[in-house]
Amino acid sequence: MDVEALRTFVAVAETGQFQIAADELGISQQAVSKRIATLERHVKVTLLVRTSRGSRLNLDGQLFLPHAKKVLAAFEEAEQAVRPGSRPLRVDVLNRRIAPAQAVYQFYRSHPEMSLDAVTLNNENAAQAAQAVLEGTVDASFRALPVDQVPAGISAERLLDAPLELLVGPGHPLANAPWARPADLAGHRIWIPGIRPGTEWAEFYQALSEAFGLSIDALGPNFGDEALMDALADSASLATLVGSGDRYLWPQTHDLRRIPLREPTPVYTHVLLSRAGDQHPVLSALRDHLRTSGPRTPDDVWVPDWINR
Amino acid sequence: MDVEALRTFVAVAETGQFQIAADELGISQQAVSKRIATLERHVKVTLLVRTSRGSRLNLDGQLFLPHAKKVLAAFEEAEQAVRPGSRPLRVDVLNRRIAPAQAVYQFYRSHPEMSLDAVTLNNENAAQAAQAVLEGTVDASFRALPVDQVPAGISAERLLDAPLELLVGPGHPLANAPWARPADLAGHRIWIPGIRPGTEWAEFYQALSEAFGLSIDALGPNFGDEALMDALADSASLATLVGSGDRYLWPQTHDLRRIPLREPTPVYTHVLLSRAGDQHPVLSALRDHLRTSGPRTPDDVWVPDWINR
DNA sequence: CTACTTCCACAACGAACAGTTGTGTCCGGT
DNA sequence: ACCGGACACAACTGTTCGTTGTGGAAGTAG
Repeated sequence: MDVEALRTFVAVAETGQFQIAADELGISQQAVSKRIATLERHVKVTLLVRTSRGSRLNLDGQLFLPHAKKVLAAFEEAEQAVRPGSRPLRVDVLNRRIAPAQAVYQFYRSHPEMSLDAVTLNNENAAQAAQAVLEGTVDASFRALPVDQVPAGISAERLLDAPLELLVGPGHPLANAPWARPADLAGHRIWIPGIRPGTEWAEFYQALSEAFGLSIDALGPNFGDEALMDALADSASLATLVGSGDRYLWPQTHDLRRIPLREPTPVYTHVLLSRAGDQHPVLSALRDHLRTSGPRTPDDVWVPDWINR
Repeated sequence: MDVEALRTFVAVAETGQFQIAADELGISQQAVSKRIATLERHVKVTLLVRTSRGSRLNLDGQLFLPHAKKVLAAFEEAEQAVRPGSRPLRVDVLNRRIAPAQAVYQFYRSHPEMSLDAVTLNNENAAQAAQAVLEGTVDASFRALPVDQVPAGISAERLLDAPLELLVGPGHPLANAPWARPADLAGHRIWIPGIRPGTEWAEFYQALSEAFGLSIDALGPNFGDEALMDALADSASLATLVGSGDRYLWPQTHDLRRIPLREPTPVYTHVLLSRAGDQHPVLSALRDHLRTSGPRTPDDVWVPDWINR
């Protein structure tokens, strides 16, 4: 039993003629006749009185009409409920402080009519995030992932590059440098707490340290951002790396300095994972936004080789 | 878009597996897969997460499920609304005093669970009544009509024979006769007011008067049953004809007598007209009732030749 | 009264669809 | 590594739904 049959019945009931209903529906008068006949056969009751001047509802047709309309309305609502864009886009931004969250927030500020939810899923790695995307827990997730290693059913695009900056306290030797080379950091202690092994972050810093001979303490307990800031402010040798788009509170609470890195600029690349075929309009708008108004990446960049730049 | 697709989706959502849903619906797993795929293509959104241990709803599926159920419920109600038997059977009994109304009333008393409405449509003739049946104004109508002159789309069955009786006042020559022959009535005045030309009643009395040489005043103004009863009670020559099943109030108000007619017994035959294919269960029950428990008709009867007995 | 128009139904035919069976792929458990 | 379960894909087939062409019934105009 097709809803088209009900739609046809309602059209005939309202127009009083098969031909006019057929024109409205864009089919032939004979097709309308067939549909009505099939519907009547299905409910085992005639619904219309055919005259030579058109058709009108008989008793059963009058009883049936409001129900038919109700079914159509319910059907309409059902379609509406899952129409791409009817619910907010759910984006996994990993962490509300870092570049992806900031980028999404900026997107939202410039497109306030776009409804979206920024969530933090705390997935261990890109594969888990991809799983979450496939399962529909979120519509999209920012991850560092080689675009050629995307699982089936996932579409991915590198949309956000975060150049790294050195974050140091006022007593650090590079505290007043306008910029620094990654190679300048050899010998310095760089502490990045809370990076768990098996994540892309760990792999990224592993590759970075190998590429420039850095000593990165990527592991160790994470006592929170505050503890890190305190340690940086008090130390003349400790430093950490942050994305240029990351947002922390240190300017207000600690006298910390961001030292841009150049020649080359290490860049953490975010790929936006989404379900292939996801039609959510906010998703495409977000992609467009990131593609055009994303932060400009310097020419001379370093990325891990597994990113397949 | 088929409601079967929604039914399939709900089945999968509730069972968690295509195969079990397929068994419930009596189709193959592959057919379920196709239906779901078509549904998802139609709403342009995936609804299920497929795993190797079954399928479960994703976010959109969870949003869609209650709407799908609502559509199915509305659809169910729509079918219910016109299911044969869901509304009372409407029977045109012509006039609440005469035999058809009495027969229907008797049927209703012995089957109180059968819901029916007895209505009086006041159609001029059998053709108009057939029209009303075809248009669904009523489900059935009692009429005197040759069964071979039934319009297309109408099914007809002779289900109620009303033997005629003479109704006279106490001063009438036949007032104390146990019965009378139609031929005995020749010369007597018989008055049947309110019969309009063009009706089957008029044709019937016309044929009756010709067959037995009666003088029937079938025409004339109808001042109501009371006026007729008064006239009969006061007159030694006036008589009228009534069906044996007709119900009047004269026993209480006038001293009138019913004189059965025999050799032969004039019989007014009622054919029950109904729409061919009308599935109303009360209609078939009524037919059965009339076929079996209808009043027994004497052997020696007279009917107009156009009844094609 | 006849001819014409209007409206719906029937018939024949082709395309599309939904079902079937058989097979493949992916994934998790042993 | 293998096996079994669960879903998807492919090929085929019968049904269905649409089309065009035509017919019949009933009203309408000349």
